[in-house]
Amino acid sequence: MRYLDLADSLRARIASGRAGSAGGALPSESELGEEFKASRVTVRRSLELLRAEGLVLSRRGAGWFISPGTVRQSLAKVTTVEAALEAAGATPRRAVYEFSYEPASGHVAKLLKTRGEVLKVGRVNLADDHPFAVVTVWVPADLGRDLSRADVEAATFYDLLPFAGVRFGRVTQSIGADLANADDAKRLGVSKGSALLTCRRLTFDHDDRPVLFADHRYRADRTSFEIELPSVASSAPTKPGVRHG
Amino acid sequence: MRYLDLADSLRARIASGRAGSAGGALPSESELGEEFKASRVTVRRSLELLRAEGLVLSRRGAGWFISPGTVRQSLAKVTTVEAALEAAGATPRRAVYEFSYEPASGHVAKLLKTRGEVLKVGRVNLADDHPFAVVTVWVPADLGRDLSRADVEAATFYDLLPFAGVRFGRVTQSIGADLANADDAKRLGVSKGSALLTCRRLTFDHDDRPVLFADHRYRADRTSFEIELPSVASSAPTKPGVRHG
DNA sequence: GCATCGACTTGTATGGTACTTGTCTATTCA
DNA sequence: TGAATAGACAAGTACCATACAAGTCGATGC
Repeated sequence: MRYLDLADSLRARIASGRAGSAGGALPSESELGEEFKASRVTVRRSLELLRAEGLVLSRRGAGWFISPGTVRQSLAKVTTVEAALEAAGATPRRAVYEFSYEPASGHVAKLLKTRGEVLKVGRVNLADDHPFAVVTVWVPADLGRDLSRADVEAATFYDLLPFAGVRFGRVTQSIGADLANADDAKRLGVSKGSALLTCRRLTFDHDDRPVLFADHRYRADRTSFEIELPSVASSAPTKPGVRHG
Repeated sequence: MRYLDLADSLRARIASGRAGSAGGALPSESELGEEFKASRVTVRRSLELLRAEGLVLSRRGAGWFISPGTVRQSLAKVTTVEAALEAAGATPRRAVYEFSYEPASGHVAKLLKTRGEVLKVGRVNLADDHPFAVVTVWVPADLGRDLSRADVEAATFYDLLPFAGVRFGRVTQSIGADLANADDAKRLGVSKGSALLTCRRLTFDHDDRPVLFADHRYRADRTSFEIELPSVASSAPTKPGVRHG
């Protein structure tokens, strides 16, 4: 699909700031068409895609402009899997198989920095009734006090916790791979020993206190993480990105 | 049964993310027929099998697409492995086991947008003499013309290609998981069927032309991607969801 | 300052071409 | 008999080329 490729190029160009002239104006549709060797209709189609994403806007007779305020947020935007699913047009569903309060132990206690009780929720995420992830979530008990089993089945913790007064801050994720154990296999409808993509996510609140720890185990045949970088930093000082050993 | 084998091939291809171009589009039935030397009817039969499994869907007149049920979550920045290793203080080494020029085929041809020759390099990446990744890299032949086997063993393509006049632009990555096959196992020193973390990276130059495609397969027990995100986008103000069903 | 003009822009619509899926039928091969 | 092949047609999509209305913006002349 030509217009999708074109939208990618434009998105990258906008994100890296080399969009066009001052004032955030993009080249005209005709100019873009010449440059990318595409017709104006196709250029328009991709621009309208970007407009739907809130990245650009147009003024009739004037031109296209990169949307003010949200300049390069699109790349840094975090989407939950649920959101990604809805954006893709699928119907997400959650099936809770565990809902219990228990004392924090081991690495959960360490990550959430508490020795008190935590609410532990185990559930299977489905897209159009096909299971694609087993998710286990831990939250400090005082934050989960008002949550029912039906609540966590109907909504995500990102939707629920704000009602408990939580304002979300930074997030750290760790992505890895693992093999499906017997439980995973049964819940995901795959055979034991098949490949899983794992994601451990620790979410902090606005005051940088850990409030949510989630362990995701995705079917590798149905899941991938997409990353777009505006440009390669040529041997720039990098944050530690890969654990080794 | 020809169509069952074909379905297997397609399933593997979809799972490993090298399905097709933007938007998750697969090659057309005719193209697949040519590639696998099967008639269109046979190709269709296997595709319909995959559709029954919920893996793909078709739009009449448009083509076949991998189902949105296969989640793709977009993430923010991650760093390259080589850079992260050096930052961690390990001594990186590369052992080249394949170095050949060959005509671009299949998904490589599509991604690099060329039907001409490509330089294909297969190598094992080691940290302190312990193998941790099998990496396969493809570059258009004209860019790799001046590279020797010793070159690619001594340096990364990100260091080498600028000498060929390449200025790097955006990068797209796709992270997934897979099982180690016999070759992987031997090269990484793990047993066949153990978990691998995979990363497929397509690098563009400054003019947004694809110049480098790399396929990384990491030992899952030694590698994970660490990602830090500034903050979570608070739950979107429930847009009117366009549901196409 | 003010109106006007012209070259530009987006918004919208049309016809045409090449390609795709969906669905047939007839045929070959084991 | 069943599975694969070969070919043909309808219906639908993506894209291109073109055209025209409507809006913007700056230069020009008064």
